[in-house]
Amino acid sequence: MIQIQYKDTQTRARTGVLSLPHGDVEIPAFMPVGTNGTVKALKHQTVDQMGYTLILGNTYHLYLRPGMEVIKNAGGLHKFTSWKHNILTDSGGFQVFSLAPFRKIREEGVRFRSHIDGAYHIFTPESVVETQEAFGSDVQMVLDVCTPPDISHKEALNALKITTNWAKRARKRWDSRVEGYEGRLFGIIQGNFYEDLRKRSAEEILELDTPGIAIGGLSVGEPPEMFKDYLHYTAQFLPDDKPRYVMGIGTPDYMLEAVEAGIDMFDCVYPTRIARNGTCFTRDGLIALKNQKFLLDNLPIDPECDCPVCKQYSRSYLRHLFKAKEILGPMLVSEHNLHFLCRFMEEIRLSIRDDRFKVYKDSFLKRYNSKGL
RNA sequence: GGGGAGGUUCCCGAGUGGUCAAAGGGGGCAGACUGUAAAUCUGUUGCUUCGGCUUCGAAGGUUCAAAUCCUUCUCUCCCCA
Repeated sequence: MIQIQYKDTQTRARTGVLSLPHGDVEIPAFMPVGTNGTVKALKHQTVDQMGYTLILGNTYHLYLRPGMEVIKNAGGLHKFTSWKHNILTDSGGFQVFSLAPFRKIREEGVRFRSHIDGAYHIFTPESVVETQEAFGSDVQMVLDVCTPPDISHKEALNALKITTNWAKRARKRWDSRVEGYEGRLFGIIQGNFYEDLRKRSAEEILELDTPGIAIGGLSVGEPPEMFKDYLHYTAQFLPDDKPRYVMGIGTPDYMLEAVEAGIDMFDCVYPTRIARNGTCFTRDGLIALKNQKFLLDNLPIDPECDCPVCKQYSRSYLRHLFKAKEILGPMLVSEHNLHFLCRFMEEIRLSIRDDRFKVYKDSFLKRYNSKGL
């Protein structure tokens, strides 16, 4: 399933190919998030042409709307959305966290209220595997309990125990998947911000021998240093022969840190969300197009970017689109941001191939954080 | 020509004697956003040497005190002729 071609000698960084039912994915890879069966503001064709071959979908959202009947009727999520490459579906575990006021976690599963109509629903580890199987997900995630920082050891332990138990049940249910369904199941390590719990969770999840492993519960509001510490601490337990995925990170600095820790995949709403709010990635850090200083700026978003947006449009015009609340603004900046990350990943893979990842990382960050603009 | 309504801070608009530099929108400016309840949310928005100063169409007046009351002027809108 995963082929590691090169390893950096100074760090744990590695590059290679992840083979999935809908094609190969070069790793390390960033995965754009397409919660509702669409990477917001972008045509599938655009995402495809940029070079993305693996995007996310969301069990929670798609289950509630349009609902399973619609997706099954279409012949699965790929056919329904017409996305021809791979789809990784999140389990709804993150919504258990982000929609906390609306849910109740029990041993059996999680009972929650729809954010759409307030109706009650129950997700169990088994039902979530079944749902993702019905989607035809190329990678499916186990239902987990993601927790915020600043909870007690006892609470974190409790969440961890449920997560492990749910992972076991998910694994068991996945083992009895229908013949012909090739989607991979990824376990998720939790343990909050306690080293003993992170270690324990890693051991318990690895024990289940799922085809891939994710680190969850990071980038949930903790300070950057804490993120870094627990990322590296947890990553050390991950085996070489499986794809490693850190959930929910999407800034260049966090991604570089993850690659250094030997992570192969990450996803995040951040690049597309900030794009819709008018903020762009550039070599010199983020720029907020709505700022007055871009009023008369005829440069492209990033003068060094070779994306179609940067070839054609000025900051001044893009600023105007955002000020006028024109839909084209979010569309163009979303395209740029994802293009930027795609090239960024290519450079990272190349640097690992050439065994100069550390140098690449340092020079990228030096400039990115320099506030050169 | 007759009758009526009204002119409020960048805009719309609340406010009918003190608690009003003046609600609420919009716009402007800035910030946030990390497994998407997010094309969203938050802050700020007269000047200031922080003591105050200048604002509510204009000018005058009443009052301890006026965006609010009175007089005149001016402008806008509506109805009738």
